[in-house]
Amino acid sequence: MGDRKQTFRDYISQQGLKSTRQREIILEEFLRCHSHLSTEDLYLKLRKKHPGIGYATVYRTLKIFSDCGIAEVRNFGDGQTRYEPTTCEEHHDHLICKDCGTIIEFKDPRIEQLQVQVAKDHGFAIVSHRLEIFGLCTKCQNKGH
Amino acid sequence: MGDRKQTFRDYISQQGLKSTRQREIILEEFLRCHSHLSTEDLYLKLRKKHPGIGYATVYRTLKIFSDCGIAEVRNFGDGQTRYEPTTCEEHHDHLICKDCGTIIEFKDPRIEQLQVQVAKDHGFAIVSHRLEIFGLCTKCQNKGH
DNA sequence: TTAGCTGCAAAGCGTTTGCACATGT
DNA sequence: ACATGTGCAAACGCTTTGCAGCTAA
Repeated sequence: MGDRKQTFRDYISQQGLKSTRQREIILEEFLRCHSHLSTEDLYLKLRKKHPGIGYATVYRTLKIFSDCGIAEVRNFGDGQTRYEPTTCEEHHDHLICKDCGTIIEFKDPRIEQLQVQVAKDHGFAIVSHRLEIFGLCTKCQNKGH
Repeated sequence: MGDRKQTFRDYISQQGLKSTRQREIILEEFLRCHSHLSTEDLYLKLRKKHPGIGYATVYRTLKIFSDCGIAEVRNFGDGQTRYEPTTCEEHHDHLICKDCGTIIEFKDPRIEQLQVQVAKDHGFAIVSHRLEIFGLCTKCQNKGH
């Protein structure tokens, strides 16, 4: 946690960028929310306490978060980019309900392991991967139709 | 192949839609290219032989392909939607080279199986899934740096 | 002082939609 | 004849960019 803040600050100074009030505010709020925020989600949250903050600044700052490795980019096919703070924990994947949009995280080391093997079989050096399973959650199955 | 054309035609008539010259042309061209076409890719190919065809028609027709199950929607994070004809074969996933963009398809029934299990564990009724592994292909690894 | 940052508004880009005309049923 | 499809251009939603003024270094 404090770790990621440090990572960001180190990156900022290494790159000759500047530490600004806005960047600190956005960093703080971004790390507070551990779920899959769209840029708009974050912007709206920020506006409540800091009405002056601009949309463009949020976009630009999230880009930096992703560049310095404290945020991961997600895209669930709804046309909005989402960001998620990187965890020190293992990689996880997502189960997404097609009806209500609920997102559940899961981990499965067996799947991870098989992916590494598939990449190796094709001569690929694996950089990252993403697995998304779309379906209906228990609630939406029972909603009937 | 003739199968998917039939699927499309059946769907068209079932839904009270119309069989038009444009839809047949787009269907033909779409099925001819078995790779991951963006709407623009397809549009440009079509324009060569059929200059009169409109961008909107291509979008609308691909939507129908996806609705009737002869096309699958892909999104590799470059901001363009891609479509791929569904195969009668088993589901496959993708290995994508971050450097040159090469896309390799692979299948792994063990991974499929584990996904089904994960969904079940969380009470999800699985509808679809996608797995993308990003990395560097053999060539790009050797380009060195 | 000077590079870099901010907020705004405008532009960009892929995609969708409204409309008048055309076409399949 | 009438519902549906087409092509065009305009609208759309998300994201990026140009710019004049501002701020950290």
